[in-house]
Amino acid sequence: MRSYGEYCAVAKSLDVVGNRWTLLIVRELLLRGPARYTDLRDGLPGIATNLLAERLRELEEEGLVARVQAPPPVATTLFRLTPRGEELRPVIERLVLWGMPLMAQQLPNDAVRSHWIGFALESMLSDHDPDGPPLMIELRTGDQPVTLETHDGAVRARFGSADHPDAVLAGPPKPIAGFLIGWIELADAEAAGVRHEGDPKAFDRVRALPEAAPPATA
Amino acid sequence: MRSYGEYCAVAKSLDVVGNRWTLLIVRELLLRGPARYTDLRDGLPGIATNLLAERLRELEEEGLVARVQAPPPVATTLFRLTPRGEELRPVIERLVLWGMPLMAQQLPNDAVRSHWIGFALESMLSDHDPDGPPLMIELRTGDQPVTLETHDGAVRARFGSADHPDAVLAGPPKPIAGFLIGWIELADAEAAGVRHEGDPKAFDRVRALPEAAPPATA
DNA sequence: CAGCATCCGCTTTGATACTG
DNA sequence: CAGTATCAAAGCGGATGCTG
Repeated sequence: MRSYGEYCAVAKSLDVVGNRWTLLIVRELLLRGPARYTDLRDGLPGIATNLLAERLRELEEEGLVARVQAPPPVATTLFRLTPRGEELRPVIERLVLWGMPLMAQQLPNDAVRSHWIGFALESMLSDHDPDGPPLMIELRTGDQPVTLETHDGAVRARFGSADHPDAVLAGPPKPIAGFLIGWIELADAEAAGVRHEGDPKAFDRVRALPEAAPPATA
Repeated sequence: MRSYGEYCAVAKSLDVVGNRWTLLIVRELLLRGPARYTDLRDGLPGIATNLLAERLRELEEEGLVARVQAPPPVATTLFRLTPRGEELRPVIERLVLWGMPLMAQQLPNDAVRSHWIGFALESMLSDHDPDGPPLMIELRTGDQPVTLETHDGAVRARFGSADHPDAVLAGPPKPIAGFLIGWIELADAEAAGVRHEGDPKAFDRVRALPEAAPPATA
């Protein structure tokens, strides 16, 4: 991309990460940790494969991404964020907070990946009982299960299901997210096709307090 | 811009503000408050005028910017951020923090505007003596003077000079910013062409503590 | 199969000129 | 002052082909 040519911290940031797809690649690497090219492509539906390669090369030149060789059993190349790349996490978190109201409209062609939802919930939720026992909530939506876990008062998401989850939510992504964010109640989520298992009180421990819901669009 | 088509808060944010120039327009409106088309163009050197018009239209449609008629004496149209647009401030602040190390390299063709520097310093500095008397530091660099003022423990920047500033820094932008950020000492800044007036202790009240400086490039 | 590179048509951008 | 109009150049999306 062309430089903005401004002696300004915002402009210089965007010179590096303002390219199309670039911040979404960083998002994937923040979520997944070191990842293979193919996994990145799966997490970025719609990207042209040559663009992904080009962006990764740019990010490597800028010192945000490093290429590492995975140990023998797999023996493939992995892409991972450098510390400088990791420092973009607060930027992306703020973008998540700002963009959350936009999740009220799920367009017909929107791709769904469960780890995107889990990641957004990390930024939105917190553990109201930080000293309580560990809590695990499994979400089943999109492509594969994702599990929310409490950790030091915060909520972390990880790929995969839980062995003995305290509770499970399964169904379409919008009402699942909407319920945990506090836009709608459990009964509304059920009416929208969400099923749940386990103790509903588990949800209250991490759930955001119900507040002004964004317009119930689409 | 074409939508990413992902049901993800980051992607949906970027669908709205990920366009080229869009976040820089928001930056200008955050800095200036309600602004005229011409002032925006001056704060965005290099933007094509048709693009500025198009972006403003898009931002208006998205509900981030509103067009208002200025009162009779001037009677021109002003562009201002809506509350939803204002909510992008934390995003931009994080981008400032992340991008600040990049200010170590000032490219030969980089345009300079003093309010960009003032804005960046807002995010970087704080008042170490919040209960002390109001403090004003005038910066003379780039196109026009900008004044830093303490306010509730924070540092605010505003256009224009101060009537009776506690101190003044004049000269090239990089050493001025570098000194206040704590990358270099006052003596180094002077060696780089910075002149100062008033009590140097005024700087210590807001100056960031010297720490690891980024590579002294360009 | 993972990790690209090449080609091509379409869209977006940049630069400049012009207008109410 | 506040834009619109025009057009060349750059960037992107989609398809396909190549290589270890």
